[in-house]
Amino acid sequence: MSLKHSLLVLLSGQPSTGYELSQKYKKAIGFFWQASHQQIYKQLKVLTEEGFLTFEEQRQQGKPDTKRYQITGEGLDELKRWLSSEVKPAKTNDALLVMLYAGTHVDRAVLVKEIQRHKALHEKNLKKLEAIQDLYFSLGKDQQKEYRFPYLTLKRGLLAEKAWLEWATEVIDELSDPNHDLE
Amino acid sequence: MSLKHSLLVLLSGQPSTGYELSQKYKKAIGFFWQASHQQIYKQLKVLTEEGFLTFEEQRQQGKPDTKRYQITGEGLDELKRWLSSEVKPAKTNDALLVMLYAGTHVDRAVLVKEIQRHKALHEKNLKKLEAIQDLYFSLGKDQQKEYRFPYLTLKRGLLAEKAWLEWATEVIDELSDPNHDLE
DNA sequence: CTGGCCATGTAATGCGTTACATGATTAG
DNA sequence: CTAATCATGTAACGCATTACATGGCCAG
Repeated sequence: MSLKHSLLVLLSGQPSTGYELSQKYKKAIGFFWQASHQQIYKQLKVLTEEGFLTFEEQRQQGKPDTKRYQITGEGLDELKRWLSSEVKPAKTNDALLVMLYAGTHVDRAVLVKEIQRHKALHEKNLKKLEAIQDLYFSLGKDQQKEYRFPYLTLKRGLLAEKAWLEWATEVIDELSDPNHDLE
Repeated sequence: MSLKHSLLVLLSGQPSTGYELSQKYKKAIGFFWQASHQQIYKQLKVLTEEGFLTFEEQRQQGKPDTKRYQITGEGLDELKRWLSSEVKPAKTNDALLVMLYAGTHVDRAVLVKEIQRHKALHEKNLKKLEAIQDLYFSLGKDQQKEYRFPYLTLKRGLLAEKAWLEWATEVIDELSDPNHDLE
């Protein structure tokens, strides 16, 4: 598993609190790694027990105390070890495609509506990614170089969403065509 | 979750044994839903207890007894109910992209090698899907109509793999270019 | 005054992976 | 003789989701 390693990656950049990390999962790397705040807080505890992280407690007014975690030397070693290991290809479990596969059992209008709902979500997602890309393009050359690797992953997200949308558009067209069954 | 529903979908086509189902996950729908044989055998038991499946036992020589499962009326109802529900978009957890994101911490050659390893896997996968597509194209019109929905999902697999490979090719090129850091 | 975001967690349950167990048949 | 495929499972563990718990701040 790599929740562990994605946390180490994020913390290798800068010390962060659980909340800040969970924001990064939502915004920066959410399109290729997702984790809930419950998972994150628990895993931070585990990683600390394993010696890969340490934290400082900070009191805040009106808010619960917070722990700012940072990676240890051991943590960095573990991260580097993992970065040279072989990882498994991402596994996909896509309920929408299961539905479509069984399309003969459903009313076509219902099916098309559900695909359209997903299409709207993917469009929203694509816009978010494009906004990040615009931000990247607006950086100076040096900064672009600094964010080169994140940018390569962003590109993946952009291409993946575009490919998804092209497919969905085709499918919706085909399933919406009233003449389709008639010949 | 939809392991449950993907099983109902597969069994709505024809009664099958656990092994046959696990083959279908590998071959027919594996590119959008994956399940191990351990999960399948366990879930078949659960679905039977819930009244969605029944089975007949069959003795075999030299092999363990086998159960051929079929969907019940209740199972079909449950399937149809699910097919009209809203499902969640597929979640992706892609360890390779986590690695790439942290690319500054790794030796570039190691990183490129790992991406190439994945590329080979995706190429193999694409070939499999293309073989299924060829099979589909070789069918008569009526049969093509019968497999229309599975074909739409197959198209998704093909487009997704092609998009992945284009991306990977670009990334490998860029990371392999020895002049890249020099300017 | 309501809903959303800030902010941190625990507990129960459900799902998925790895390891283990068994044993026959077939292809190289 | 060896590895792969056929064929069916159990058990332990690890990972993910859902529900619950708490409470302040801010915008409409």
